[in-house]
Amino acid sequence: MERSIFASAANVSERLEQPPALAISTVIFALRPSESSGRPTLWLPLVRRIREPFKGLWALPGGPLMQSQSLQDAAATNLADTTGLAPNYLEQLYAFGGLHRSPSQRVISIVYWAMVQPTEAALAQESDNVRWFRADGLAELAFDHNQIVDYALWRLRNKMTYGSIAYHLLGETFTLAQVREVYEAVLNRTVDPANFRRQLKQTAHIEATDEFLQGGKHRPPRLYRYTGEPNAENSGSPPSIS
Amino acid sequence: MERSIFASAANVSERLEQPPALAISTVIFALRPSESSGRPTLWLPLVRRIREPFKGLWALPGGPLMQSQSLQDAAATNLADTTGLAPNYLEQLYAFGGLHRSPSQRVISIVYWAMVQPTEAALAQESDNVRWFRADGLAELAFDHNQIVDYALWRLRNKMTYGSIAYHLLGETFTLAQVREVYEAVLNRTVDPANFRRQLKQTAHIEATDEFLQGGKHRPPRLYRYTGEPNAENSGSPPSIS
DNA sequence: ACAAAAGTGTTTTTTTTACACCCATGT
DNA sequence: ACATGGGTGTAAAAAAAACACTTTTGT
Repeated sequence: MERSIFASAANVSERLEQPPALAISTVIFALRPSESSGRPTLWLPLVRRIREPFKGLWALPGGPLMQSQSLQDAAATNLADTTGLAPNYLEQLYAFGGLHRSPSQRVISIVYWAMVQPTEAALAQESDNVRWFRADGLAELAFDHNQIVDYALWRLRNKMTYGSIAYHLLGETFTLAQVREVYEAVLNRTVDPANFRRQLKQTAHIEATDEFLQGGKHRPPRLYRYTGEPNAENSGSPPSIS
Repeated sequence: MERSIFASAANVSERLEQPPALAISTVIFALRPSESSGRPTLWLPLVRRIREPFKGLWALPGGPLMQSQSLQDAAATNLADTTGLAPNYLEQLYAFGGLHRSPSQRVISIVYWAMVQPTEAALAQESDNVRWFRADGLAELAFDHNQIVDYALWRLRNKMTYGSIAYHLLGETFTLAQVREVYEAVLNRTVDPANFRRQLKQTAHIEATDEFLQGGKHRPPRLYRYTGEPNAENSGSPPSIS
């Protein structure tokens, strides 16, 4: 099994029988104010393809897998190169291995998805070939990346409905209303503030600070802090995975 | 493919090494009567390693990835080779890519998990190098396959708690009590028959036949049939994934 | 003083759980 | 007829949703 795997696959007419290429890609989510309403919405960074196939189209940030990196490390590197940020949350999404995902060579992409905080650093990274887009209503992307983004969105929403991962899209401290806004932005529906507050207070890994957010128009809300592991998924995985 | 942003990272020392090997493995679950109690329990087939590393230890069935096969097809082939059965349910589990999973070469395993029906065919397939084991309390397996089985078990239990996938471990028709037994075996706790019945009746994709299971000691229970797609997960995935 | 969001309390509704009870069949 | 699992009914408990109301700040 784990050695000479490709020995038996020797009779197809393809050139040289090179094994499928392995790539790592990452769907990176961050919160940014909508241009129109100003309310926070989901955005993700894409990179422009500078060669064929799909030259000129936008695609998920990705790259080859280095021998010295674990899959997760590769995705984190990927993320840092694109956004300049360290991931606040990083999880494997899926291994996409359809036969004709790439028109030329067969490519198997192990895709991760991540959440990062909306720092100014994210803005600074924008260039002609790296740009942020709203997560919904994307134009046609390269390869099967539209499907991948859809799946990542589905997973994000799913985890958010029963799981406490919304904090990973926020900064160090945050108000409960901000958490609620994340839910409303991601799940695309309104949430009752009173009930939401109670639910959050029941969940673990969230701790009240003794500070309040100043500068608002009204009564200053208390700030809270997330105390769980930076990259821990409170609902969705076994102890440890390599 | 998407190596644009990685042009700079290409000068590491280990350059000319062969790329990581790609393997497909499958965790196959089936229901079999326990030796002791006779009640249905979870079993899975393992194959004995006939070469180093881990020669002699038991491992998950796995094999190379043919160029002409999609990942899912490769897993299905895998499954047929080991059990002689067609999968009743097949889903990608995870891509394991830790650096030192295999002592010799670096191997990235894309692992699927499956459910098959407890047919006699399964028994016939047993040989000296293929054997079924109880899913819990496995001995030490080759590579990181213990972890992988644990994760697959976790996923199976998770999907079963909110999702209707138990049918895939049963035959064409089944009684509601049999479905309940599956739940009890997998989740390892008792379930109230009355409430369980009601919950099932609410879910879709389950249809009453006009037949009854004869030959029992008591009142013959009605037989039901699963009407969903053979391989569809009613809770856990987007439309289609390649 | 007033508007508006922060935060608390209470009621209503829905879902889950527990369990009493009748039904049908083999022995 | 009786023991046993199949199947139905119903009430208690818990969780979720709806909504009235009080508090605190900026203007």
